[in-house]
Formats: sequence, C-alpha cells, structure tokens
Amino acid sequence: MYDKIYLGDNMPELAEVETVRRTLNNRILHKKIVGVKVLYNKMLDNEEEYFKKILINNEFIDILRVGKWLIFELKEHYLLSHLRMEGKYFIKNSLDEISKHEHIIISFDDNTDLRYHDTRKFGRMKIIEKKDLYETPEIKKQGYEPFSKELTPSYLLDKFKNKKNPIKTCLLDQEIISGLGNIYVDEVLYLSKINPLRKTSSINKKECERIINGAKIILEKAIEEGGTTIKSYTSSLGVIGNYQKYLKVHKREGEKCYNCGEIIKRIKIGGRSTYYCEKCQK
DNA sequence: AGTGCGACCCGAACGC
DNA sequence: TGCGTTCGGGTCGCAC
Repeated sequence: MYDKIYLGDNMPELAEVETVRRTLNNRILHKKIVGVKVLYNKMLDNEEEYFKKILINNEFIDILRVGKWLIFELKEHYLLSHLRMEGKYFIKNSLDEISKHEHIIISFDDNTDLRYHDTRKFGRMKIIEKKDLYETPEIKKQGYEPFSKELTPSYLLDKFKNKKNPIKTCLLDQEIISGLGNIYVDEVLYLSKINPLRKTSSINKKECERIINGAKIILEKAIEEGGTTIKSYTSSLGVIGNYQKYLKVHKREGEKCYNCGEIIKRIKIGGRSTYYCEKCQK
C-alpha cells in the first residue's frame, strides 16, 4: 500500500513530506468533505470563498508530491500544499478543541477533520484546476529529485557551468535539484567533501557524482527515519524529525569534526547558516 | 538573464 | 526575573 507511483518514476524521498503524503493517503481518501474553516486566510493563494467552494462536497482522490509540494487530488482540481518548515497535518475528531496554531480545518462526513497546523504560519496552499498543474509555476519549476534517473553528473555539470554563486546556494535552488533544504545541503556537501563556498562553475564531474550520491545517502537515511515515525501516527499525529541525531555538521558549530577532529565552522552563505569542516571540505 | 536580498512569521534562544 | 532583540527556515518578488 506504500508503493504508489506518483508523477513519474521518482523514488520516495524528501522524508518529511513523503511521510505525510503516505500517511494521509491511507487516512483521508474518498471521504466526503462537509465543512471547511479558514482561520488564517493569508496562507491561501486563492480567495477564501473560492477555496471553500471548491472543497465543500468534494473528496480527496489521491495525494501526490512534486518536490516539497504536496498535491491533493480532488475531483476536478488539485490542492497544492507546502509545509515550509513547521507545517503539519493532524487528523482529529471534529469535536476536538481547535488549537492556537490550526489554521485550516477540513471536516469529513465521518466526524473527523484534517487540520493544518503551522506555528510560524509559513506554509502555503493553493487550489488550481487540473489542467493547469504543469503550467503552475510552483510545479513547473521543480528540477529533478535526487533519486530521479534524470539527475546525472552531466546534467548537473551543465546546470553548474555558468553559475558564479557558491555551490551551497545552487544546491538550495529547487529548479536544479528538487528537495534539498538548508540542513540536508550542509550534510550533502560534508559527505561530498566539497567546501560550501566553492564557486559553482568550479565543481567538476566527479564532484557532481559525489553530490548526487551524497544526496541519495542522506535522503535514504532520512526517509528510513520517516518510516519509523510513521508508526507513531495515531488519531492525531505530529511526526517529523528523527533525523537530527544523524547530523554530521549542521548545528554543530564549535564541535569536533567526526572525521578529522577539526572544529566545525559556521558561516553565512546567501543569508543562510552554513556549517562545514574546513579541513575535510575542499 | 543571473544574482542577491528583504519580506513573510513567531517561538526559542540569547543579551542585558 | 523580565524585558527586548535576534535568529531561522523555504520561497517569492523586487532591485540591480
């Protein structure tokens, strides 16, 4: 039941989002939507009234994913949902008290709710017509995912050849590789032994190969952890974030490199905290 | 076109 | 203790 193929031949990854996708796919499909509450409408890209109108009396037919975007399939529309960093979905009884950080509440006819919870209010949702999916910028722009067969050293080398910015910045660019965030990029560069400040165009083919392999290793481990947290999904869930204990550099400023003992450095690249080992990453 | 940076949020961590 | 300030995370939109 977890082997659904979605939008091409991607392997499951992007642990957090993929975990949510799989779990919800087992929990909310084909239930009639009988109520929608919008408690914070700035997270919607649609007019609130349109958003509600489309959802009411509709049902979720499937849940897909492209990059970090969740795609809830409705009868004639898709609901796109981005969790950013702290968005979570909970399944609760419709009678349960609404908590402070629940912003969108979708009620089903079996007295359960799908509730979107986001302490930072950073997540976004958007309903589009089905025919527009691949023309929607959020989806159209996504590059290849680390497990895609299309993501080859040659592809990366080509994308990198004219880039003047640091490699760290390019790995965060979802249009080149889809699915790596700030934490994973630090880990991938550490594993690949590449200095995050390196000018992107200086990355050679061997290094591209190390980046791709590194991304696969990091994400495989992360989804494995996502897989273990899946078990903790009960009537109301939360999930996310068992991977922290495996981090080799991120958030380890001032601590010793596990490989060489050098002190892990923290700098800013493109406004983002970046952790790395000066000695191991050339 | 490519690149950089501020804005969006608010809880946690920090400084005084 | 309690206050104010800073930070971070992904993406968009704007300025250069």
